[in-house]
Amino acid sequence: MNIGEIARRAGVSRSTVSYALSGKRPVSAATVRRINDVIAELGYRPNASARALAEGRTRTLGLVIPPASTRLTDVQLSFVASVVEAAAAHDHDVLLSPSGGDHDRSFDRVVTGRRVDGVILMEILLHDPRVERLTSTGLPFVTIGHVVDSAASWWVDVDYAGLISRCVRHLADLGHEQVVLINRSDELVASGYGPSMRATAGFLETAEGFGMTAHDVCCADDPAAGLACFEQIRARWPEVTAAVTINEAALPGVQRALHRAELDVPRDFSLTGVIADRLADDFHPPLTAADVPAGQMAQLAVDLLMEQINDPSATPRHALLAPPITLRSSTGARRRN
Amino acid sequence: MNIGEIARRAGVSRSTVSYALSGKRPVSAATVRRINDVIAELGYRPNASARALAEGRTRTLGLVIPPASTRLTDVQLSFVASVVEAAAAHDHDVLLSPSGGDHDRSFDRVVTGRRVDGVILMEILLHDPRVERLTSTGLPFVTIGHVVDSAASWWVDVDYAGLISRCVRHLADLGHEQVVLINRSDELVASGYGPSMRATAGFLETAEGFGMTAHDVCCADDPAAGLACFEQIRARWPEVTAAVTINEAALPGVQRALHRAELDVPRDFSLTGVIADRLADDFHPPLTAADVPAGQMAQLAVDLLMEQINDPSATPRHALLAPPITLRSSTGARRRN
DNA sequence: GACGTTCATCGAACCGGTTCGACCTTGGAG
DNA sequence: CTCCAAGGTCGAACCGGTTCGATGAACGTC
Repeated sequence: MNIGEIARRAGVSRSTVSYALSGKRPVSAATVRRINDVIAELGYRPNASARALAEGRTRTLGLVIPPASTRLTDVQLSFVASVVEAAAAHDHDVLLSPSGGDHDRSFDRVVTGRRVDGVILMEILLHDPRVERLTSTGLPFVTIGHVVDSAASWWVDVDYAGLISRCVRHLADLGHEQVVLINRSDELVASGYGPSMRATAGFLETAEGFGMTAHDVCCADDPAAGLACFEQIRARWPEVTAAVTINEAALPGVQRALHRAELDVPRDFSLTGVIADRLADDFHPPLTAADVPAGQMAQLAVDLLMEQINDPSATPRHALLAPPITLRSSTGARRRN
Repeated sequence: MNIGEIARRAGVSRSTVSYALSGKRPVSAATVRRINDVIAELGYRPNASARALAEGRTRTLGLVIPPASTRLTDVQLSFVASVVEAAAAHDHDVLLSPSGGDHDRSFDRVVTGRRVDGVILMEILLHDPRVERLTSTGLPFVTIGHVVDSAASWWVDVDYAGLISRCVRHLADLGHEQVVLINRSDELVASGYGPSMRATAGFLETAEGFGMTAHDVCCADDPAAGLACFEQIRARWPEVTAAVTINEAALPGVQRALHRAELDVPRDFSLTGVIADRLADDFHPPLTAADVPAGQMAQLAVDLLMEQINDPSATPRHALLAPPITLRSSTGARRRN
């Protein structure tokens, strides 16, 4: 069941079938109908590999995800799903490639084997070797998060610095004087993970601007670490009355630590940060926080990538998202004792 | 930079380059070295589309995931990541296709366009139209979960009936007389979702066998629903002293409901079920539960699929996993008042 | 009635690999 | 010395599409 067979049964040449399907040259209505009848009868679909070879494009996008060992967070998951859907809207499929550790065989295969027309790179580091690899191959790509030299590349990111800064300002307005930033894991921070770097910068700078005492700590991406981390914070800096975080996975542990310490939120302690709406709503009480709009980022990333694929000489564009901070119930005025 | 260019620079024919690379025919050591030098110098990688066309196989597996609208659960996510890694071990890539409704463009493209050599189907219904579609195309596939007529197909599943049955028996041994099953969402159950069906069957059957009073309820896959659901259970059946669940996403809500009702676990109430280890450990107190071994299932599914791809006439095989129930701290003897 | 257009279609080349059959060397056995 | 097998290489066909240039028929124009 290939195009030749369809042509034979419809009594036309292979090229006519091709033109009837693509509409790139006029074909008489009668012929089109005859061809369509045959196709419907045989349930024919063109072979994707052959088409890709002939056209020089695969209609497939690559999505580079962190390796399975690094447990994917909830937000990352919904990001993957959204990328797939956004790609489907452009009639493209998504090929997954885990990378980060040394699973770079897969990355190689996907990137250099011309298996995809473009790549979306998640979990970018400030200096990322994969970015250089991609740049040198000339394959269009968009990063989630941006590298230091960001002007010349395509990316989508959340303005962590700005958002965290606004969180701190919010806490300052409420009278808090000692605050802490609960960052992501040690390793991530050590490797120069962009969001962590920028969150820290925005945090320290703004806190200093308001004359606050600011501490920042790393915390692994799981509830147990969140609990331990929060108890350590209480022990080391008992005067801290508010926390800002970008570590969503640690939240359940923080919740438990607050409960265990019999701290009422927001009466005794305020908590805010950059947290996906869904998780912020699930907290008790719901968190005042800026959303991580994974769906919107995925959509944007795919749109940018398609733009780049369709016009490789286009000048790089990017998007820095700064979703509003939604006021919920987890921040309140500092109680003076 | 194609095979012809390599051949020209190495002073041999295209076929010799091909044989040197694949090793399917002997090539002299000197020639191989000359070819490899040229390849290394030019950074050549064979074009995947051309190879797929010629070989008739794409070295790509399709993974059909639930659409983004249905939020993917934590377990599903780690399953996806594990599938990608298992496939990478076989030198295969993974193409994602969201699907749920049955006139799915993406599913069509992947399945009928010969874009993949085989398919893994997640979130299977007891009667699933996609299974029929796949069967009729003759494309190898493995389902996660099994359809009613399961003998003739390839699948991997968790023995929900058996595991839930063992949970109930455990509760019976501890003296509980009124138990409830917290199932997944209404819609899923209504559509004939296999795990839900089998969990219910195992639950009711075993409870009856021990002369227990058994109730079962549906609960949407999110914390808020878990909270509402549990409070409703307490209101309707105040005598219930233990719950069994397969709904991992609802657990945080159940946790909050227990706390709000000032029920101590396991003194006042026992909780168990089929819950991924990671989530069971995060509960407070840690849950006595059977693991959902997503990684192992992914590995098995990929292995079975590869087996089927390499020998299409092989007789269908399947695996019904029954991980042990890990005793933690959430189940205890019923207190007699 | 000769002529230039437009429309519909065809044949052939091409994309970049794999694979088959054929050919030419060598070298060892008889 | 002849013959045959094995080793190494080549050219051509093929996988299933797309695309370009050419061809022929129908049509309106002068």
